[in-house]
Amino acid sequence: MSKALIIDDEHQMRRLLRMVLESRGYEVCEAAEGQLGLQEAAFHRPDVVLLDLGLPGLNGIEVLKRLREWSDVPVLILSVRDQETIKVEALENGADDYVTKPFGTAELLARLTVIQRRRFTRQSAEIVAGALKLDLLHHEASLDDAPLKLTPTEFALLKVLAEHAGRIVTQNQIIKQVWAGQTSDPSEGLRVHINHLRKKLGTTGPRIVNEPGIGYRLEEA
Amino acid sequence: MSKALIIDDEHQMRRLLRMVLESRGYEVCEAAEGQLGLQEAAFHRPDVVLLDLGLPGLNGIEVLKRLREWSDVPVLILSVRDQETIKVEALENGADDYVTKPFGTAELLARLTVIQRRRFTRQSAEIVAGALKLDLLHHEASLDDAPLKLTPTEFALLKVLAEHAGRIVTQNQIIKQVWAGQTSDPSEGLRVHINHLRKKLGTTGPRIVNEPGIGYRLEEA
DNA sequence: CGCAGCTTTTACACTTTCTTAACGCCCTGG
DNA sequence: CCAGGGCGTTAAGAAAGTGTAAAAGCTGCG
Repeated sequence: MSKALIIDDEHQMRRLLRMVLESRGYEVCEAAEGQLGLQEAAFHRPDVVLLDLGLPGLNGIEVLKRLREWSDVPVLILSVRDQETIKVEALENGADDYVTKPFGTAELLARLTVIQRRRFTRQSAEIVAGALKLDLLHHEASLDDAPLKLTPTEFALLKVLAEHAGRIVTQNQIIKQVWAGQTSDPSEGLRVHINHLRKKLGTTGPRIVNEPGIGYRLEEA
Repeated sequence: MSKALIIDDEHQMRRLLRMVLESRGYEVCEAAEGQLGLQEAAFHRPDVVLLDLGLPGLNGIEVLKRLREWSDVPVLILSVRDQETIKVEALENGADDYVTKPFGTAELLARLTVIQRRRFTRQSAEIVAGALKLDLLHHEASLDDAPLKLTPTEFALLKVLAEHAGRIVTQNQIIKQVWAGQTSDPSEGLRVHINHLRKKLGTTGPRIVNEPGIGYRLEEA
């Protein structure tokens, strides 16, 4: 049985979500405020978190950031309409998906299933992008079945790129995920690591393409 | 069935508008003066408001401002020609579009349809306007599912236009949103970026139409 | 302590993007 | 007709972003 944690300040909304989730066999716990939500998450270790962005006190984004410092539990964002900027910020900070209030229960459940499945397959500990393979469990990489020696930073960087292979990954996203929870400002150094990676990937394998002013994209060879 | 509220002091005009709207299945209520209009809006909760700028008593702009304090109902401005300044002021105070008297019923109805259409961006953080798609998370744009290479400024500019697709965006609004937090004054350069965008959008896709003295409008193809 | 591997900093050439300026067009009003 | 404002278009210099190499810090280990 899966456990779900609801973090929302509206009592009505919590009640609705609890009903929907319990009818699907979830074990549900709630928190009406951000700080409490983090405590609940630490204590109950939920399998999925439903987080409202419009929280009083600790901001929703802030809750998400702190949660991501020690947990990679799937997070589904609940937000009101027309907050594109905040939504993007949430997704960039590690949220898995979001639904816009008001939403249908069918849609909510569908998205829950998707993000839980995605998280599960992501834990299958292997990312494949063309000839490139990343073994997350053993921190090993290979190209055309030939082992590829990568430093920890390079591995994390390539992982981010490979997860979104074929799509642009913003410099912000890269920095947030590779240098998560660090104070230093490696914005300059990112270029260097990209350079190292490109050398190790050689000319035959996938290419790391730059999108000026935006970020990078891993193109499968 | 949608409800429409007409705020205009001319009896003739109200009668004409009522006829047009009712023939399209709208439920119509009227007000001949600003203060009354606000009361009607609060009471009937219309789905769209048609507001004349040349009101006696409470100024049209003033009515709009007070309405926007508690409602985000779409507002269509009715104005006479050659009042560019006032039109801009109205748009920047939250009006959704305007028609110039005298107007054709076809044009009026078309504008109404556009401003009433709500956007449901549930999928991921993306804006869709006809064949045009903007993925805010990945900073990727596509036209008819073909990728569209845009520079950062072009992307931001197109984003503003696409968010209000079909409606007018004033030059001030564009500059404020695209060059937010910058000191330079790119008022001259805006034309250049519009030009670049038009070239990249080609002849088949959406068109960027200029409203002389006011701003720009993205017309879905 | 000194070494080795990794990360970050620094520097500079190079590329892409942005801004500025200039010019011609169209439209409107005198 | 001309004058003037707003707009589209183009080109060139300014600014910002990127690739690359090398050196300087950092950390753990023998």
